[in-house]
Amino acid sequence: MSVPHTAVPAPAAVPTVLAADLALPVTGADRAACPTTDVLRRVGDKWSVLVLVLLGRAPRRFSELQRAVEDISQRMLTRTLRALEHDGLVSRTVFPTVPATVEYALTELGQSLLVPLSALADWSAVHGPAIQAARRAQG
Amino acid sequence: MSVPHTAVPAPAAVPTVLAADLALPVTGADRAACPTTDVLRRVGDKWSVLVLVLLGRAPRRFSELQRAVEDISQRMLTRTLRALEHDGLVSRTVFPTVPATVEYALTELGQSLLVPLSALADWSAVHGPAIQAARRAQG
DNA sequence: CTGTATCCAGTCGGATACTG
DNA sequence: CAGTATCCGACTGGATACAG
Repeated sequence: MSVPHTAVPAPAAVPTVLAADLALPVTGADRAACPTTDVLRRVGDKWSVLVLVLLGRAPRRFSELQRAVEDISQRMLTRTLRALEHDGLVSRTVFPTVPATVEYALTELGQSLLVPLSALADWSAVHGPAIQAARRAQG
Repeated sequence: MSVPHTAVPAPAAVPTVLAADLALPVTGADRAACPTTDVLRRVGDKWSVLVLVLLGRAPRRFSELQRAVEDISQRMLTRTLRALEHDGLVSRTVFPTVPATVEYALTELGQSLLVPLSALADWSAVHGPAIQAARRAQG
């Protein structure tokens, strides 16, 4: 699916912005229910992506996650997991041992989310330095 | 941007394992400087993506943006634009008319960010209903 | 037209202590 | 082990008024 992009003297009115395809409801009423904004705000918090990535590698127990992340508080790990579970991105399985053990894993939905997140991570790895530079260039 | 845009590579049968490639620094010290988390938190606020998308369609003046978004406060539009400008995603051009006119536009960096954001928007459009369903299934 | 300054409610996230 | 309960500072985002 490669666009030939031969010598079209593009009027440049529309720059080569593939992103123009990005259909986001901009009008007030719809915007509240915009799934993109919704997902971004869920994933834009401090720990969600980190947890998703860890669970993407392998299912883990609560304490394993806490050790892996190192500086997350118990409270925030619980809250983050509950939120992800609530949105169907993470599954929670309790084994009735004593004391209880709980295993968290990505659902298929959660797995699939890692794909576009991975694209964003790639972009960040490439352009992160440019952002840093822009910040230093100002204040 | 003179880059011949080769569109988003058609995701040919993405395996559910691809996400394991996502290399995010999980260990405590690095994580503070993780560019992915950094970008996500920037973009995970209430208005940034909306503004980026609008500017991706065409450069706009302050008042145009405010009319386009409709329910953003003057304060938040200013803050959002300043933040995006600070990170080199948006450019700000002041025309010394009376009264002043200011035009905002995406930088190349901002343009390029719309690509992975578009991927995330696509995912959200497809799987948004599944998230909604998961929420209703619980409370 | 393009902002800035204040105030204010709500949320985020950390610290600490306690429980089945 | 896997949480819950409480408190608290910091930040987010809206409303309103004012200014160059």
